[in-house]
Amino acid sequence: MERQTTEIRQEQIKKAVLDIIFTDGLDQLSTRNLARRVGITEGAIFRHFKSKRDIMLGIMQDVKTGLIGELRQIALGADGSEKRLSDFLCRHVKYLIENKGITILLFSEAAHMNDKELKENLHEILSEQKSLISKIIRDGMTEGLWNKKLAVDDIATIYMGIPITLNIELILNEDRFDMHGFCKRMFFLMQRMMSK
Amino acid sequence: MERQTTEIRQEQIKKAVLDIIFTDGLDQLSTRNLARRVGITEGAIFRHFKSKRDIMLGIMQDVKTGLIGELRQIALGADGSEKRLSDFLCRHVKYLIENKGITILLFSEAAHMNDKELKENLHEILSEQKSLISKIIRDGMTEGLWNKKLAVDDIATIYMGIPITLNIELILNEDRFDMHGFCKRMFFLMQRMMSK
DNA sequence: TCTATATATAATCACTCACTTACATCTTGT
DNA sequence: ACAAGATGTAAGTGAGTGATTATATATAGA
Repeated sequence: MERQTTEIRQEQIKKAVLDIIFTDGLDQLSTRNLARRVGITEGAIFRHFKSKRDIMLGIMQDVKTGLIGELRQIALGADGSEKRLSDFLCRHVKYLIENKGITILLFSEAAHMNDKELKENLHEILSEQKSLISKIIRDGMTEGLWNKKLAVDDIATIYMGIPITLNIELILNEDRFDMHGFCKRMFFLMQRMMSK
Repeated sequence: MERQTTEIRQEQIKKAVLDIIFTDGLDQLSTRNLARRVGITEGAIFRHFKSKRDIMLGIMQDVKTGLIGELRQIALGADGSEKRLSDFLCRHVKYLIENKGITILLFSEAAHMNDKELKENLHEILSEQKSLISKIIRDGMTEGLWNKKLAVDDIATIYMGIPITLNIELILNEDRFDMHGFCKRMFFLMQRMMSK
């Protein structure tokens, strides 16, 4: 195997984690299979990450700087709240489709939940999402777009179900799932829900 | 240990599975821990179930005859669709709170997904839920309660996110989560979403 | 060119897993 | 009372796990 820098290998390994999870399932995610997928041996994995756990933490970090970073930019941006909500949702959906293994990875950690740090990371990711979407909703209410009397937190809760349900549909229905215009359709319903 | 019938042990074992998942996490769900929780030895587990997989199938069967059976009764009942939707949602939420490990168990199987039968069971459970809720929505539209022009499937998708989000909040926020009147509040928003 | 360092390999570690076996003991029907 | 079947235990099995090691080799700087 040709030699690569640690940076490149780390990226390859993290990508392989998501690949394996989505195509073969979570229980195929051993360091052995991971090494085979990347095309190196098992020992080499531990040259680039000090443990399997560290790989997971690295991926979560990517979500924080990648997805959450972009969502934050949208949520805190200068556009009107209607456009921000739409952009937010569509960006969110796009990310999940492009990184199909992510949701499974995150929730499997929640499910196993013996690891404080991993659990906290997940909690941080989700509550950040929820607080960003709450901000957009509140802004929209202030702008007079949406009904001020509604419980922002409840609406945010409903929002949170959308990307999760999308991922479940992706896993279970494979290709049958109609994702064309999915975010627009969901946006439309969210808007009705909040209308005056 | 006092001797018990296979029927009683099977119930104890299935209950212990959900207990362990919710309190200790999925990776503590070994046959060793299962036996310890029930108060018998590991070998005894295999006297009452022929495999660990069979225990999971048994639990899924319970969901089908228990939860799904009740939801079906509500959905196909004689009440108006408004009441049926409310009852459906509240019954759904109540079941998840009383069987906190269920969702994790189901989705962990989806995530591992190497087992055709388990995966199909999950698919059946979820699509049955979705088709029942779709029926209620369609009925409500026919009754003139809700807007006929909306996409029933999209609304059902949003609905499906609610119980899942509830479970995630339960796991991550432990007791902080305000589940008082949760189903009523969600019902209220669903209704707004579908209003004319 | 030579040497120090980074990267890759293969064998192996201690451990846990689901499951099995051999055998003991309780319960029940006659 | 006693045989038969149901339920229990203790001690294993092989396979797979994450992680470590000694060793080999490629690369880059002097």
